Amino acid sequence: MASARQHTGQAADPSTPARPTGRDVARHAGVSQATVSLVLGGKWQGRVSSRTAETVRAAAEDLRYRPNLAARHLRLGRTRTALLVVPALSNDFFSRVHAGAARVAREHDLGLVLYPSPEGIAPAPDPFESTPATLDGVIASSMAPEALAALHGDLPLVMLDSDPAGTRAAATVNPDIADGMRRVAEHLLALGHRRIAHVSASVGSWTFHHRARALAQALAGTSASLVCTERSALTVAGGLRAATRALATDPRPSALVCDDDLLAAGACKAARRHGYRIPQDVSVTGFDDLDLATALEPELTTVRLPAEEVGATGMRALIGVLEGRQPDTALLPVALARRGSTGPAAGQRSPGAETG
Amino acid sequence: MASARQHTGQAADPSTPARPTGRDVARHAGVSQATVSLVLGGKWQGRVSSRTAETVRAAAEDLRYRPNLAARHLRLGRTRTALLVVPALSNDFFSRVHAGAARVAREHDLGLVLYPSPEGIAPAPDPFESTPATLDGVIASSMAPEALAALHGDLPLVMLDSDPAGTRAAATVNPDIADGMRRVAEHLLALGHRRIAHVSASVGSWTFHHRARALAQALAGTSASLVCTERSALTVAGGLRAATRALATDPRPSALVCDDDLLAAGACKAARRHGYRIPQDVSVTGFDDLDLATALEPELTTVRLPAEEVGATGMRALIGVLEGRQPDTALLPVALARRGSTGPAAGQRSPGAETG
DNA sequence: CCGAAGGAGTTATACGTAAAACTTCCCTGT
DNA sequence: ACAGGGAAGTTTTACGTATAACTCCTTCGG
Repeated sequence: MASARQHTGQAADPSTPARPTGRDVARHAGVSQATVSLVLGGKWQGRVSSRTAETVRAAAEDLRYRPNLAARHLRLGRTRTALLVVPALSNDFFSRVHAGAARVAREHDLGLVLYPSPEGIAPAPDPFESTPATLDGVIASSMAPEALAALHGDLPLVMLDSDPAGTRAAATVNPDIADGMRRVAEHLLALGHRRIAHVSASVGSWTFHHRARALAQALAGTSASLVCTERSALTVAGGLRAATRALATDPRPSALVCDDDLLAAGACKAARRHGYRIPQDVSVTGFDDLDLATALEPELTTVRLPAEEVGATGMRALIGVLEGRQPDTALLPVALARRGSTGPAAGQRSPGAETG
Repeated sequence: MASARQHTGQAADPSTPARPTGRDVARHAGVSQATVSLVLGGKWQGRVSSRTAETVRAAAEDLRYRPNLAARHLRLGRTRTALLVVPALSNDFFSRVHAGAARVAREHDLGLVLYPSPEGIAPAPDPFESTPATLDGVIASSMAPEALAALHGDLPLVMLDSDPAGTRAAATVNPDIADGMRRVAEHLLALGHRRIAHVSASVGSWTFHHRARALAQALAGTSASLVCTERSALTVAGGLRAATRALATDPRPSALVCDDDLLAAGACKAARRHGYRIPQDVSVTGFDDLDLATALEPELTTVRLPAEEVGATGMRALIGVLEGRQPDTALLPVALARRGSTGPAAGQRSPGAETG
């Protein structure tokens, strides 16, 4: 077929130019590999003359040298890399957590690998199997207890938005969920709401148990009552189903407190399908202040969690652990974003509520 | 302060039990390290007796042995790991792309690291600096040309949702955007819309240029006209601003075609602030079919992109490149999701449109 | 004028793994 | 009886880096 002339790539094969190693740089600069390592590692003060150092840097630049990270990791035994495990990517709470953690990691010249648990909130197969690098530490956010148990290994662990007790975590960083629920309750009480329904998520994550408890506590001893709690999947469709059930209770609640903005979006749809206006007939509150909260109409009254700060604080805590310090649990302040989805309870005049 | 009795951890320090190596397993099983490597690497057929193999596996299990990935990577020169670069995490298009790519990666026993470009759509600092492992390949989604240029290096590259021409990518995988826009245009034409405004994103990503061109082409030669194109940031707030401008044109457009569901959500808010009902007074279409599309009310008519399939196909293409095959460009079919945000044009009876 | 002290490097080594090359033993066919 | 060959291992080596340990040279104090 091919002419005898054409003998395709059997010798001298330069298909991959074999990326340069430190030894290549050394040869090119006329020094030893050790010197290259010293210079490029920045530890050459008093070991190498600045003239030589400059030569080495030029050679490295020239050859486009990139250190082989595998070799470095093997040598050092550490990777300066942490893993951030999140239960879902589509939820922008987690992308904000990641942004915060990534910022701090960059500031400290650490690597950060994001590991989205493939099965939603369910346990990940095994982050340590599927992660390419050996890791120095792990940050896990909003993990269900069973997923947490699967996090074997002896790596330093920082938990975010998780149960501060009963884990092997070196530190825990939480937004002040209880305070958030308290603010929601106070807000609704001030608007005159007395019959409140709770739309919750059926996932096993600790944070939702915590939210439910916090709401019950916030309403305890007030003139308002929790008429029902409906659970469903943590989706808009789930919120729609749960809120439909909640609105069927008689007499119907005047406010739906949702554990998450996704659920709240579903609750809004449910209310409208029942023919109720928001907030005139039914008030709806969310939680987390996702992007979704201000995309809806009316915009959701919700609890803004300091997601970036949670991620950043978690990363700082992990760095502390790695450096041998003994960090402790952090509780970060939250805020109530009052928006259009809540208003005075229908047929009631609340004492201090606006009347216009 | 502390009693003399208490001398905290200074000798015999067993704080880190020094995780076991292959040599430890070998000692424990009474074989050589090479045998351990053969057995655990699965290549012991005809090299090691099955009895010995079982012993080795038991020893590994016993010591909870995990291979040191850094050492393996150094030895093999490959990491069996790819990088997926996405411009934003909060957009669930990308989380779906990732899900698809991750599924295929898992099936092929490859690692996949997700690299969210920190500065939104802007160029990443350098994925290769901040990524812990040396990589075998890169998949990049929806990158702006300038960001693409920054992707130096000679790694095999697969581009998703990007310009098939003028890149050094070994393969490109795109949803059929042009067909999507054509379907949107046909849908609106069938509903009787003749004055159409375009709400576009001001980001440099190729996909938005492509969408704009596709819309213009789809409307060319029809009875409808494109009354204006308004650009803004790729956010709900941006869509609100752009759509507000678009609705101010006189006579006003009866339909707003948005390049993204985020923009469409903003457009819906803009329409309502003008006092227009959706879809009775103004129809709105989105693009991408994000989760947001069905969280809104009315639900958005939008183009559903096969995001998981884009990610999966991209990953398969990369695997093909890594295995030396020569893959080519793929164009994946899209669908129009007809929902509540579009309806017959006001004051017009369209030939085939429903009249109820 | 000699030993000590640095300065400026180099040489050598270890990290843990995969696999090529080697060894040993036993069986088998002629 | 003996070459041949496979089974069942072992020994050895290389991957690229960081750094401890070493060498050689110059300078300087006493």
